[in-house]
Amino acid sequence: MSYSIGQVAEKLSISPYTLRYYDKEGLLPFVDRNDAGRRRFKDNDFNFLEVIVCLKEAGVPVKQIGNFIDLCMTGDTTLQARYDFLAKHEQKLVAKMAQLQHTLDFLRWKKWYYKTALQAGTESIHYLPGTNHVDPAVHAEFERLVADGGNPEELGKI
Amino acid sequence: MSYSIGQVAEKLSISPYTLRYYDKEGLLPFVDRNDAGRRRFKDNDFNFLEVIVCLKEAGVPVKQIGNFIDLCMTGDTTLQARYDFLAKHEQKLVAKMAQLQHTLDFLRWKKWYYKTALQAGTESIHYLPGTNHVDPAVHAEFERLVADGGNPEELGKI
DNA sequence: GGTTGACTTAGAGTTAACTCTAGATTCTAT
DNA sequence: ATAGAATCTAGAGTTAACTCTAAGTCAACC
Repeated sequence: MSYSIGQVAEKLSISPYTLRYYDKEGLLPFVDRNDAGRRRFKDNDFNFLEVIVCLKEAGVPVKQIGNFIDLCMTGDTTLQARYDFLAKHEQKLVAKMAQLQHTLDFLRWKKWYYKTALQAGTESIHYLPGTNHVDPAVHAEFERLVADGGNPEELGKI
Repeated sequence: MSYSIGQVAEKLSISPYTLRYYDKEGLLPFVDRNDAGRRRFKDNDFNFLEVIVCLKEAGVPVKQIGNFIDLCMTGDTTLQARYDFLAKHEQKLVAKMAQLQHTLDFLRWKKWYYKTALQAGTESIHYLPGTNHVDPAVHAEFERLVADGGNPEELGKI
């Protein structure tokens, strides 16, 4: 069974332009061509494509993905290097997810800030008296609610 | 207390160039200037800067962050719009984190794939007999190990 | 046999988000 | 008082990752 570039693009939900660009950048050395020079993807090629898509999602730059594919094409002498590459990007991804969790926590506190302002009809309930500046105690109040078992996601819900 | 662009850049670990670029894009309308035209950041400005950094981390494009700041400068009539904006990006972030968890799961399965190949000294232990194509049963085997209580993170560790 | 649509390449164009340069001004420290 | 560092603006340059165009080839259908 083989697939045209259009069929693969459809399956992966990316454009044929992008697939050709990846090929140009050396990400698809494993793809065969027919007599007319057209790309013919094999079933096994999806194992590579899956990895490429995964690394893209993980935020790995195209050039580095190309390095990994090079290792794959070289054979068993690069097994350790391939393992190390994946382990490195696993760790980067874990760190990124932890960072995003902090970002999410912050978004939820700001949601609560606007929820309470909305309920009061004005943001000024959060200001220090006689100023336009936010009272630091407001954040402390939110933190107290969370510490008392409040769910940050629920606290901000309207 | 007020701060120069260099001091703010230092605190936020971003370059003064980037801060000026954000200003040019309308993200910093709240920043005062001294008589010589130099930016003077106030303590309260860090409340805005925190939000800008947070939205950046969440992957919100600079232009959209500018829209949000515009809402902030307009006053209490935009409280609902600001809440909705944050709620929308909270949901996007939750979706992205779920996606990244799948990406992480995939990376860990591939790590296990290379760990077992390394232990065997060759990737060919994963191939269908007489081919260079990966046996689909290999992934199924990994899934079985996970279903039997294996920790995907541990299974791939060397 | 002719038309339509998918494919090919090389190379140009686009977009976002910086990042830097040049030339002028201003602040800080001796 | 002056040297050196930091700041200002306008605008040019950079980078990554596409995205498209042009001109041509190939395959399928009526």
